[in-house]
Amino acid sequence: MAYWLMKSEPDEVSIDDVLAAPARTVAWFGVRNYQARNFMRDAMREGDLVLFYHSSCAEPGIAGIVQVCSPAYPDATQFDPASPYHDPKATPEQPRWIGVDVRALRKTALLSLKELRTVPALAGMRLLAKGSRLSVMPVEPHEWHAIEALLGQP
DNA sequence: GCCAACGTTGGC
DNA sequence: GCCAACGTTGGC
Repeated sequence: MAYWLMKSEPDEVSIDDVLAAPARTVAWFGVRNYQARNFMRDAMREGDLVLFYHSSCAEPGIAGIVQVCSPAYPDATQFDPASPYHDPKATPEQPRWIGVDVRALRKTALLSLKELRTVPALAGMRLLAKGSRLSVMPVEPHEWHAIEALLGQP
């Protein structure tokens, strides 16, 4: 089992939105970066645990924990001309973008980006690297455990 | 295959 | 709204 971090703008989909969704499950769509896509396609598996990160908001940080609950499958928005995520070069026969379903496990007290930067064990975290802007990225087990300790018990 | 121009991300 | 960093595009 692997650990991940996925970014979402809470104005679009917040951890509360995932918790409120049917079966606490939403489709993760709109990833349009090859590196992020390849992580989902090649390395992500059902059951993997994911830090749910709120980005582009007043207080960015980790807001909850979700779990991958489907295999990767084509992201329907790429075929929809009305969608902002439309990709004219993608066809159902040759899809370019994929997503997964995630189920909310719990909401946490917000662990802010500012706090994350102060934790020595997290100094090497990809999220914290200069210029890092991947929306889907792996989390090392030791990083996961350090964060879990900071998040406290459910 | 290089690289300049452009677009996007995301913290501040 | 600004802007640094990075990714993508497309002419050559």
